[in-house]
Amino acid sequence: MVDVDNKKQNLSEREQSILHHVVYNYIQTAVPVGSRYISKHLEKNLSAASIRNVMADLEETGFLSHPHTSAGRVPTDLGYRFYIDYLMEMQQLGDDEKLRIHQQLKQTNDAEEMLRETSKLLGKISHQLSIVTSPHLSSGIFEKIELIPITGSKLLVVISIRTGIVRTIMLEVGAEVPRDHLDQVGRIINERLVGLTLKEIRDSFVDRVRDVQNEKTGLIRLFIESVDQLFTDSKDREKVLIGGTKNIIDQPEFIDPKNFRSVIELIENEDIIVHLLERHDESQRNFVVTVGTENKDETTKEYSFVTATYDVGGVTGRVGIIGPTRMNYGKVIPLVDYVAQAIAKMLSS
Amino acid sequence: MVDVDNKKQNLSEREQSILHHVVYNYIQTAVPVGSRYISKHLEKNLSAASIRNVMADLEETGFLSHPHTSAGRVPTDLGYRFYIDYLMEMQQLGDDEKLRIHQQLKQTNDAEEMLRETSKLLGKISHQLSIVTSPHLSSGIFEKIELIPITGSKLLVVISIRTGIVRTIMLEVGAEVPRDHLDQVGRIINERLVGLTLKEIRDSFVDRVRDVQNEKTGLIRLFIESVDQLFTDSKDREKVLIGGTKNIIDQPEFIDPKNFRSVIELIENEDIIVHLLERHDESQRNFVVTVGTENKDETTKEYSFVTATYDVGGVTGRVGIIGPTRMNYGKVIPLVDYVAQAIAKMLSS
DNA sequence: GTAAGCACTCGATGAGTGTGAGTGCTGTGA
DNA sequence: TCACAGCACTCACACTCATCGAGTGCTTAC
Repeated sequence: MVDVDNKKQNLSEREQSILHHVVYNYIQTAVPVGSRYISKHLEKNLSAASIRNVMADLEETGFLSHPHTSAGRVPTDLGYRFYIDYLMEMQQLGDDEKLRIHQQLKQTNDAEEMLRETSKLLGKISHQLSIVTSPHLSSGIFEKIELIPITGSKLLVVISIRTGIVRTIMLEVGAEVPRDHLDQVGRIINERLVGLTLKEIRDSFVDRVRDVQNEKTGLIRLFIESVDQLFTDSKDREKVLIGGTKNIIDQPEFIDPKNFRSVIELIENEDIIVHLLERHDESQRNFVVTVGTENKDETTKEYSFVTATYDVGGVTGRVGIIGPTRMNYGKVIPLVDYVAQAIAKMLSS
Repeated sequence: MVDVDNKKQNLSEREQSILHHVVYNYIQTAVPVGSRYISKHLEKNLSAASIRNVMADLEETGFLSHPHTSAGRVPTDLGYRFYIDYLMEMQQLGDDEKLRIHQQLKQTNDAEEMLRETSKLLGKISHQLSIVTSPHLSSGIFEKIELIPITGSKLLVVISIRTGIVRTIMLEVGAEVPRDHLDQVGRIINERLVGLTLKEIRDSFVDRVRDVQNEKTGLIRLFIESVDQLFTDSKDREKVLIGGTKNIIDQPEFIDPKNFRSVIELIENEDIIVHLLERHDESQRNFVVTVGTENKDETTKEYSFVTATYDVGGVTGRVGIIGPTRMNYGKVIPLVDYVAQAIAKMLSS
């Protein structure tokens, strides 16, 4: 990996300008851009030949490449990276788009439904695949547990989190447990855990209830055994909602059916995406852009990710976009950022 | 629509035999089958020319067609229908496949997760798109309601249904409601509704609680207003799980990218499928096969559906398969049927 | 360092052609 | 009346070949 920061000084004004033109034009047209075109339309005081020289330099440094001898130049991942960090201008989000987003958010009051629809809209506006994860509960603050007996030997556990999010889990109890006993255990748990995050609870639950072990029904023991299920974002709870497939297939890269397969792979295999988002989560910044091979995953090496965090009183989730590396970063980044903020505002009200 | 039953007598032995060969071979190979091929390999005592005559007759009656003058014959929807009803032999399900299904079903104990994984497996085995709906609650028998206050003005309503299925809905209450009042209202509702189906409740709730209207907090009024939300399969609850996209795109019909789009359309637009499944639900039979244009929907006119009902103590859902009309019906039908039964058994235990 | 000219490369396009599978039709013989 | 052999005809498909044009790389001149 070349150190991009170092490169900033190494590139002359002219080189930067030409790199800018190549990336910008390629993003717009998906066609490799040639020296003659730049000379004619964008950099009129330079001849095509001079531009070719510059391009050759840029290729040597690793910012550009070309698919075959007589084709125009195409940005490399590194080229995109430089473009994003130093050359690109962020595009203002249109008022109509802001309006559409707010209208969509207001429309439903079920949280998951809202996220799903927002994801669809995000895909539609950006013409890319969109991803939205449901809130990451482990940093949420425990408020209250409620135990409800269901037919036979089932027990419904309701866990409230401070922001108003509620999580329900069904547990299998060995035998029927009397109501007053349930209440008693519930009270104990509530007293001891209130104010902690789910993550803290998960890590210290056993210690905190050690002294109540010798009760009759083994209910506490059941809780200890199920602690992961109760206080972790289980696979089926922390959902990744993927939308906008029909938008992305209009992109010119998908005339080639083999690229098609890779997209299908992506939407069927949520695990890949979950994995990548985890990586993003470790970052400190609010939004993250990953270009092509910057994420090590082989299946996504031709795709870029733009994701942002939404934060609802400490409980966070992610929204983002996946698309070909040739992506309109200047437009997509503000869009994702805006949607993340809008979701946060919506969920916290 | 031609009356197929009538046709059964009208087709000679020879015509039936040749129709059988054409359909069977086309299903296997996806290549239009010609007279010469049949004469050489399948009907050795007939010359190609004679077979052509029979084929011409079958084409006139509407069972076959051919894409262009000098191509082999291809079944029409009507041809498939005749094949399914009279000619086809059901294939026994392999032991290894049965085993895979059971292992998959046992693996998870969360109901939705189980359905989702089963759907994936169904897609993998059949090489088609698979669909599974979550149980249709309106015919489920109400057992118990439970009201749980959440932070601020939210109320979690838990409705238990006799088979052990539980449904939770979050309601927005105007102001905080005291616990004893909640209990009281809960008790009233339980007494009056137990044993009824959700559908009955939805239709008669207002009448059944009319006399309790004059209570303080207006809680009953809230319930009356929310009755649809509470006792109907709301859009976000009755989920259609679609899986197996990456299996179906291996089918030869998807070399053409325009067919590609139609599949994407299908998986993004659950509504289309929900709509079609509703139609299927009205049928009395346990499994239903719809070929191509037999369902009137324009977007699915090149697809067939095979669906079966699973029944868990009166609460039902559907499993099924969607694929090109050229589908191995003899294998798929027993498969879908088997999976439906396996799911029912699993959920009721 | 910049520009101009020229040869070269390579993909895309399109016309032309041959091939093979398959049909439709007709005439003949049982 | 039915079976079938033969022949002409039709397409789709794959292949070749020539052409075109965009674009580069290199060399030379200013």
